[in-house]
Amino acid sequence: MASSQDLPKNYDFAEVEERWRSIWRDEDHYFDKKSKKPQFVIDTPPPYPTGNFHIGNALNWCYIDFFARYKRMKGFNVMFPQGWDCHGLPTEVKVEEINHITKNDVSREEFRRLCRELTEKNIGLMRITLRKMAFSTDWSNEYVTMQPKYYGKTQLSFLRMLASGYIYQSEHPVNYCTRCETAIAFAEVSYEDRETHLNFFDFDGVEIATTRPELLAACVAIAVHPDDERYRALKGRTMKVPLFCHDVPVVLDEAVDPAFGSGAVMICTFGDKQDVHWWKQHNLSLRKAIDRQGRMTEIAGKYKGLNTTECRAAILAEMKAQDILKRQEKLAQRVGTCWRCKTPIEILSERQWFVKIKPAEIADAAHKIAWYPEHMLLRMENWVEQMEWDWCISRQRIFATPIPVWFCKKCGEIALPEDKDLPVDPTQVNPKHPCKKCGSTEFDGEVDVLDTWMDSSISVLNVTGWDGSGTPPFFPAQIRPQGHDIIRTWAFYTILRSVALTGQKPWNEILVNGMVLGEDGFKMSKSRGNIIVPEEILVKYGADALRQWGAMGAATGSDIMFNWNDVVAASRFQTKMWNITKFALIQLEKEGLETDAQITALADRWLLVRLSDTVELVSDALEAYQFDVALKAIREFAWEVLADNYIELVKGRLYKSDESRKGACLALHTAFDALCRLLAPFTPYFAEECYSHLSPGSSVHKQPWVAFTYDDDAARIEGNLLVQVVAEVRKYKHDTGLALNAPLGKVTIYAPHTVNDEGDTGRTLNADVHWRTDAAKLDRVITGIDFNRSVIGPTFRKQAQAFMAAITALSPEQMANPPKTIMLEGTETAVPENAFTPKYSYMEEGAKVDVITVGDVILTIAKSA
RNA sequence: GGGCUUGUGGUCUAGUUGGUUAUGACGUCGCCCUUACACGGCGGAGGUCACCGGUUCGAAUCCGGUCAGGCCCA
Repeated sequence: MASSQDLPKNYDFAEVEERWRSIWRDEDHYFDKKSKKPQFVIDTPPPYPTGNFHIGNALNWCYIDFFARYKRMKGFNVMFPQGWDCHGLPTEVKVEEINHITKNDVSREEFRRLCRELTEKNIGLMRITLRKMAFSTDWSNEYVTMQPKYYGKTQLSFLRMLASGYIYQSEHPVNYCTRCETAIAFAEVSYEDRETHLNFFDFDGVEIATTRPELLAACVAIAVHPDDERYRALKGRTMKVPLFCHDVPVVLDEAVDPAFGSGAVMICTFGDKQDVHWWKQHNLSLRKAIDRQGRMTEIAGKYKGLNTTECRAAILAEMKAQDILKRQEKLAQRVGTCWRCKTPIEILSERQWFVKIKPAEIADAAHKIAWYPEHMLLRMENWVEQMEWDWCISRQRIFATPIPVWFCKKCGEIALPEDKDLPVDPTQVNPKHPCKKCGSTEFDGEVDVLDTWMDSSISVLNVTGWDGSGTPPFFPAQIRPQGHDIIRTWAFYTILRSVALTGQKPWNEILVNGMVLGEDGFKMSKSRGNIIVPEEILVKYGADALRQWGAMGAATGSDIMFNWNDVVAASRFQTKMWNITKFALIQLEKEGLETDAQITALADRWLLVRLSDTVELVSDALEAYQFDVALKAIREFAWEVLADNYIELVKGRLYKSDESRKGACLALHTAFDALCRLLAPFTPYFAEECYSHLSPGSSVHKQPWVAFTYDDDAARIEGNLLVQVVAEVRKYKHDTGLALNAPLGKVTIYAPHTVNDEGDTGRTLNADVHWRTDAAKLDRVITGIDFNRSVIGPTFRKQAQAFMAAITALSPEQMANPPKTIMLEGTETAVPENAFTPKYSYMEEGAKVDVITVGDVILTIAKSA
């Protein structure tokens, strides 16, 4: 044990955290592939390397680290890997911004190099924050999706799913961002309210209302409701499109809302998702009026080359000139936009690669996973149920995993690489064999790349050791921690891919964390100015305080409002605990600890039984991922039980030097040692610092989880009573204007059992305390009744009120000695035991003593003259 | 418009199967610098548990509705 002289007066988190960071070794957190211990593999979310680890990430990682550390102490072989989900548009956009270029200004290779460099730099910055937060990351299992080692696996998974028919290519309408020039999935479309105009114009004699006149060239039909009398005559007709003069059929469809606009709608390829429905259902032709850059095509005639906004204005002007534009109405509209750049999306029909979505298969696997909290499963179910299109996985971008496919220049046949040739960039190298169909050796490499979710949806396969064949050695993982915002993406795609590639669910459990809202209760955003970054908290209060906030902020799974108060409270708890540490060490080093000392004093037994209760509660809470419950119980034990009550009780005994001191020392040591371990998952720096003074040279993080149990019901009951007695006397002193340490005279405690308090009570109260088991010789006067509703309710049901009224009406003598039966609404009814207790006021020989009752314990206080 | 979720003292928050006085933190008021701690201790004030109705002997808790917030989606 270190000398208590070494302990600084104040806990300096900055110094302590930095010191332990330099001492701890990464290897202690490595997953051991040969271990015989039960495995606990975590499918950690790979964050997007923006360079800033935001507070939402911090919360999620706190949760992960709590159970990672807990599981290690419980004897599990834990893998807490760290991945980086590198590919995607944001980095491309950032690179264009920083270098003042567009992706077309440099070669694909050069552009990728710039993206890789920026990403590496950002990863470096984020690693620093992860380390400061003391996350027990397994750096030996770090993965970076942009590195060949990883994206080779992404490509391998592509080939496997292509072979099994999950992946196919097809021309199909897809959501397309014309600014980013790429297809995107539904999961990447966000919606915004905008105001637009509904334009009413004459369409070959019929009034049509449209918000998108620029798509007139892409009109392929007119649709009306089959029951709409106004348009009965149109059935079976062909109509001529104004300005463009091509003929289109009239179709009848129940989905047309007769009340909207004129009740007749033009179907274009494609104005929105509904158009796609109609186009499929009525087998209409395809007219592509908008190209990948968002400009009008050949079929728009003289409008070719205009962007959609210009084209809209031009067509409306032309309509006016021809006098077919009748009127315009304002209309509130929801526009689908690209989630990254907010450009309204177009629906374009393009040759793309798709992954088949089999809802039943995904739902089945989702049901085999334990969801925390449970209701998050519903979100998955809802999303699965309403999937309409397959998942479009091809993107027309650069910084992403290349699609490992070539097309024969001569016959168009597809050529694929062999497993051993992966990873491959088909735009850089040719296939090793000539075309299987025609023997040609000339190929075009696929220029499209994969959706980033194709990378991240195999994170769990990667960490569990997938090599393309069968079930990976450590699959399924034990847990997936993630936010509820990406249930429809990351969780959904991961389940899909795991089922497709292994036939199994990816994890046993999924722990869904809430979002972190700003102090104003709104989602953090730059425009609101309510962003709090982890670094700010780390500098002001340290990692342990931030981690405590993560545990205590809210119940796991619910959204959590950031609150400086909680961080401050966390920091204060550390101060308190630091003082407990100092006190404990000062006491423990005075005389050597006797590990076989007898625990006989009530306070000591009480401390140990309360510790035992706390360990059980904390362990159960951690098993259920209820971090708030767990940490709250630890704090309560340290602060209330140990500091405010136990230490106050035994201080006097500890200052002495006799046999009774030894038991207190042992109890104190046991509790303090356990507290360090209980705190280890939550506040790793702080717990390590405290423990290092108790057991120099050994790390708390290498200790097993507390296994302490102490079975002593009597100690719990009598000890709680003792604490109550002390509290009541303190209150009495307070109420009668005495200082708490003022001498009190003689206090007699009439308790039902003999209590061995080793004089603790007397020293604590500064009074001459006598414990007695005989009955107090007091005159008592009944002043009221306390009813026990949990007895009366079930017994009397509807007569409960009547029963209580009857008891209240009894004479004081009858209340003190209640009759066996009582008349209740004309019926003689038995009086149950424990139905009520009289409230007494005690007198002894006039008014010489004050009397306090605590349960069935009676205290008389005779103040010293 | 739909799904999910929340509404508890000034602020944030706990409350598991309905059961005596509704948890804790911050703030606030009073007393106390007692050899670990004033970043502390002790005590107090402050709540018709959003609103309305129902089930029940009994509802913060269960059911229905209303209002308000949040998240995700159409």
